[in-house]
This record gives sequence, C-alpha cells and structure tokens, in this order.
Amino acid sequence: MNEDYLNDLNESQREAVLYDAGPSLVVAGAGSGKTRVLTYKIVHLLRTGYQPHTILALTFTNKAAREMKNRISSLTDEYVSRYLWMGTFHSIFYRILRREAEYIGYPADFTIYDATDSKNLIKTIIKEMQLDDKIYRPNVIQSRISNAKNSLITSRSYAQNKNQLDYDLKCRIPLVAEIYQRYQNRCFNAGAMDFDELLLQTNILFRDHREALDKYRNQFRYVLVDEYQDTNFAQHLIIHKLSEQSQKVFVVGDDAQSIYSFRGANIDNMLRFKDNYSSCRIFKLERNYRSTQNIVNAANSLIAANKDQIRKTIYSENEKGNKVTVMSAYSDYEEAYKVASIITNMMSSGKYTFADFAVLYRTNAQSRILEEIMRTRMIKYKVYGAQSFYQRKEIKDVIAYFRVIVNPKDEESIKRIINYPARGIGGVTVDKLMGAALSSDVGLWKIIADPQAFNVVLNRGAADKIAKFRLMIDDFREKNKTMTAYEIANYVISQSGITYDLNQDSTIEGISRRENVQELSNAMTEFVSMRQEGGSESVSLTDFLMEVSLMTDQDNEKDDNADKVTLMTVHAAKGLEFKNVFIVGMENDLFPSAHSSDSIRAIEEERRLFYVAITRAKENCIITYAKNRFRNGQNNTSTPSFFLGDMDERFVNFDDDFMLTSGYRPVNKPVMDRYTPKPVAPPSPHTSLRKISDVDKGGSEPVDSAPSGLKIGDKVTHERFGKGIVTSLDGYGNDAKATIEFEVSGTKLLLLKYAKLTING
DNA sequence: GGCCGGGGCATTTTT
DNA sequence: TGCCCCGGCC
Repeated sequence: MNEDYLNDLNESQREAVLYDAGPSLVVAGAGSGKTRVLTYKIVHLLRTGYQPHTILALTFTNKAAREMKNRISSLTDEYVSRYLWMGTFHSIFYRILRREAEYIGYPADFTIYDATDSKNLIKTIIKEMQLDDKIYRPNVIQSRISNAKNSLITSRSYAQNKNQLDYDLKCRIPLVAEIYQRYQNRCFNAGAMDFDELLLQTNILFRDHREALDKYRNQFRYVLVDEYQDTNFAQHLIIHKLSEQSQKVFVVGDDAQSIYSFRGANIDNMLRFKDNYSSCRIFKLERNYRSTQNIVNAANSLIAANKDQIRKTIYSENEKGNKVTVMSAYSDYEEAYKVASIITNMMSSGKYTFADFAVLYRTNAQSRILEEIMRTRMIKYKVYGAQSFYQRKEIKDVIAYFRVIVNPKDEESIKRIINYPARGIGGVTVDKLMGAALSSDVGLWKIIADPQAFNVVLNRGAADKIAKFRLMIDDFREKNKTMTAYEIANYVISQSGITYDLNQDSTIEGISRRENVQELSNAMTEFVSMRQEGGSESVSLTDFLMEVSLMTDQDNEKDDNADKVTLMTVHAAKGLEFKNVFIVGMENDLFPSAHSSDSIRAIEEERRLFYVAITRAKENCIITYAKNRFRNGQNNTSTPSFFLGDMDERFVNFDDDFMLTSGYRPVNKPVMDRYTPKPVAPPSPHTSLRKISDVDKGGSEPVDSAPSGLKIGDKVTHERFGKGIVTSLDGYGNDAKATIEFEVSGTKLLLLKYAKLTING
C-alpha cells in the first residue's frame, strides 16, 4: 500500500480524510476532488484498521460505485475492495432485504419492478377501477405514489393522511389513496417491489425489527455517502439509523449541484445536516481543479443569485482562460449550425479531438436538430440518454421470461410474455384470467396453471394454448434447476420462439433487436464466467437477475471509445467534464423550464442545473440561445434566459445582440451606461482579432468587450453578400480574416482590411 | 391478432 | 414535429 497517499491531497481534502472525531459533512464544490476525498477516506479507514466489510459506502449510480471500487483496488488490494459494502442505495438494500426477507414477509427472491412495470400496473389498476386516465393520469399517479414512498408514507398511512387526501381532492383525483392501496397489494402479491419500495421496506425493517437494525449497526462501523445532496427522506433516515449510535458518518456533496428534487431528492438533508448530527464538522472543498478561472467565476456569479445555499467560495488557480461566451441565433436551426461551425473550426486548430466537445441541452427533444446538422457537417457524435440497454423492449421481453421462471407470481412479467412471441392468447383471454385472479385473490400464475379450477370459461383453443404455455414455463423451471444462467438463457431464447420471431424481421431495427438479444446472451456468459473466477461454483439465473434488475447503466456501448462529440441533457452530464462545452437553448421557458416558473424553489433548482452545465467545462464554455424555436409542432419566438443576466460580465462575453435586446443589467457597472447604444463601426485593420483557438482568450484583454471587435457568432452585413454570421476569425492586423457564412451567398473568407462589413446590432 | 390512422400529448429520470 | 395509445378494420 502506498505510504504517501496523503500527499496526493490538498490541505482541506487531507483534513477531511483524517478527521475522525465525529460526523463529517464535506461540501465539495464542482471539480474539487470529491471522489478523491471519498476514495482516500476509505483507503485511510482501511489503513487504520477497519475491516472492509465494516465499511458501507453508498452512491447513486452503479458507475460511481464501480469507479470508486477500481480506484480503491489500485490503492490497496483487489480483494480488499471486494469485501467493501459499496454500491448504490438500491443495490445495497436489495441485498439486505433479500437476506432479511422473512422479517418483512416478502419472498427472498422477490422481483424488482422498474418504472415501466410499475406504470403498467398503475394503468391496469386505473382501468380496473373504471377511472378516466385523462383525469387519473398514470404519470401523475406514479409520481404521487413515488413521492409518498420517498417520504415514508405507506399506502395505509396515505389513506389516513389528511394532507395527502386534501391535496388529492384539490387536484380532483380523490382516489389516489385507493389506487396506491391496490397497487401496493398487487406488488406484494406479485412478490415485487418497485425502486422506492426498496428504501421504504428497509426503513420498515429497521423500524420494526430491532435485532435487524442492531445487526447492521454493528456490522457497519462507518457509513459514507456520495452525492449527499441527492438523498431523499427515506435514504436520509436509513443513513441516520445506521449511524446515529456510532456517529461514524461521512457524507460528501454539493448543494449547488442538487438537481434531482423531482425524484424526491431533498436538499435540506444537506443544508440541515448539522441539525441531525449536532457534533458534526463541516469541511469545504473550495478549490476547483477542473476549470479556468473565468469559467469558475462566471458560474459563481450565476449561483450567487440563489438564496438557499451553503456559503462557499469556489476558486480556481488554473489559468484565467477564455471568458464564457454567450451568443444568439435566429433559430434553433442556426444555433445548431453555429455550434457545428465552431466545433469544426476549433478542430482545425489541431488542438482538439471530437471527444473534447459536449453539447448540453435542457430537453432530449433538442438533440434532433443538432444531430441533423452534425451529420451534414461530418461531425461524429453520440447521443446519450436514449433508451438504455435494459429498457429496450426485446431485452425486457427476454428478462421477463427469466423473472417468471424465478418468481411465478411476477404478474407484470407474465402479462408481458404470455403472448410474446404471439401464441394466440389474445386480450380477451388474458382479461378473463386476470379477472379470475382478481376476484379469487389468487396469483395470475395459479389461474394459468388450472383455469378450470377457478371457473374460467375458455373455448377449447384458448385452453389448449394456455396449457401449452404453462408446460413451456414448467419446463424452463425444471431446466433452471440444473443449468447455469447462460445455459438456461439460451434455452429460453430459442425454445420460447423468440429467436424465430426476431429472425422474421430483416429491417435495420429488426437486426438491431436480434443483436441486442445476442448481446444479452453474451453478457450472461461473461457474468457467469466472472462469477466462477470469483469462486462461485454454480451461477444461477437468480444471481443474474439480482445483478441486472438494478443495472440500468448504459455502459454496454460498444463504440464508446470512438472519438465523438457528446450530446446529452445537462442532467446526464452531471459528474462529467469536457474541455469544451456548449450549452444550447438558453431561453426562457426552456431553460429555465416553463414548468418551474411558479416556484422559487424550482427556479433555484433550474439555476443549479445551469450551474452544473457551466462547471462541466474545463477550457471553453459557449452558451447559445435562439430567438425562434420549433417546439411541439410549431414555431415559437423565444427570449434569452433571464439566468444569463445573473452572470457577471467580467467573466462572460455577451454578444452585442444580447446586450441590446435582453435588457441585461450589468453587475458591476451603472445601469445607464449599459443602455447607451454603442455606435456600430465596421472593423478596422487595427481591431485586434484573435485566432479561433484563442477565442476570447484571456479575459484580461480589454478588447474582449470592445463593441467594434468582430467576434465569432457576430451577425454582419456585407455590401454585396448581404447578411451573414462570422464563423471563424484568423490572423492579426492587416492579415485579419474572417470566415463568414452568408444567408444567400454562402461561405466566404474575407480579408477584413478590404471587406465592407457592418456588425448588426 | 396485427396493421393503420387519427387524436392527444409533449421536462429533467442516478435506481 | 413525432410518439404513443386506442379504436376500427381486415
């Protein structure tokens, strides 16, 4: 083990790692080495005598857990990191709940319903209750139930909770309580928990079974939490219960990056940490190692507008760097075009590869136009956030078979496969079976096993088909007793008719589906052999399902290493960094989202989201907005986001268009000064122009804000060519040239000494 | 049971 | 615009 590991840390990081006298809250600014502190803290604990299995380290994503494990492995020993209890909240407590299933009355091999399963069940229930799904919108009901569970309100207490009932009444959906109740029963009868239920049941386990709580309290001598600002109440309480006796709790997070309140995350957990742990110590990591000073300062000036936050001063000792750039576009189309042009130009400097660029947006729908333009401009890109591997229909179908084999009660999975591939068991028949299951309060599988016994009236054809289906599943279950996970998987895929069905379709999509199923099979082979190397003798389907039901990571991407520009939502970008970041669509009602306009809390969260976006950039951050945007089937005019006005112009280059139209009030200048229209002069040979690779380099140069200086993105009018946009600049003084894309005349390279140009205001 | 077309709809989504 | 869901039709 490396003896000098503490030397890798700066003073405040080291202090946090070494402190052991009580609860610690590490407020870690963007790019301040948060993961490093967490990793080294664990290494330090191991060094000072903690056994690996006594350390509980919780993250939000599998990826984060995996990366941290790898880093710890490289600093210690691989076998040491293997025995750490490190993983996502859900996977860790899934493991514990399976082990303690008897206490809570669930089968040990209970299924996990993902968001789709649970929404399908909610839809079914709404239908069964003969409610109008326009009023009882499944999405709304789902989030109501989810929020309740996150706040530890069980279906029973919901039905007695005046606040909830009043609120539902006010929203004209008084029957949510009953839907929740039915939903809960159905999940329980199916031997299934949704994601939120895992945390709720963990709380119930620890509340009602003292011996279970004591067992884990004794085992976990240290509890560490990553991304603490994203914890919800259920998670907070679990952490608190496990650590209140030992007071050995170490949480790391950044309140300024709390962007998941819509998933139940409660920033108060962080802001009020000291209320729950009175003897806690707060450490602040304020040095940003990622970004230039201008980027950090611009982000700081933005977030300063938020009221609710822990005071801290993030600073950078990197070079000053370029100012953050804000530029406008006429349309979403032109915006994409500008982004593409700048990427192309910066690429031509030879300083970057495509992977050094990311384009971030507020909504997934914005990716389409970017993709379109990137394709025509021959820019390689990849879009994140599309369906993850395990969400794909064909994968869910196969996994549904696995789930039914392991857990016969899993109703959502039975419904999914009973007629896939098509075997003539239609909707009417399924409804009959479901009806019988409901009225006799017996699982769907029991009915399928013997419909007659429950007086289900079926015609001969249907009865035969159901019997055949049943025999097939029985056969799978029998085989599953002796086969390893991948053997049974391949058997199921071929015997169920899935292979045949997929082979029928030779379209591109069809081939891709086939490949995905093949991919799943490969993944299972790999899983089994990895487990066997790890010492497990037989690796069952159950083992695989355990692993896979909480694996929604999209890390199965094959061409991940390829050099491509990244397109993703800001949410998806959290935790990542890129040399050059574009933030597009910076417009009111889009960013911040129109949905947030009614509450200050929501606006502040949107502002944090913008903060997250800016702080992804290491070298250049370019922000764009469009004045016209095609949205929801129509063209809308839009105005620049009022967030832009929160940023201090000492660190940001606003284009002239923004300055004249947005009503921007500069932070450090008299207001009147700003409103005086500036004379628009054609660029003279003396105008200091800089190369594209130096765009806005050095905020110290006064020229940055000079109104006559031509900048990338400026709209200009040429005597002969008409209106155009500056897409790149090159050369100095007499040699200064600009590439301009004219609306009608195409792209021209002009020597500015001669060009008759006017900058449009 | 599967295909087609109209109507309604449209943040973000670590698990 | 484009996706999803449902109802009607073959």
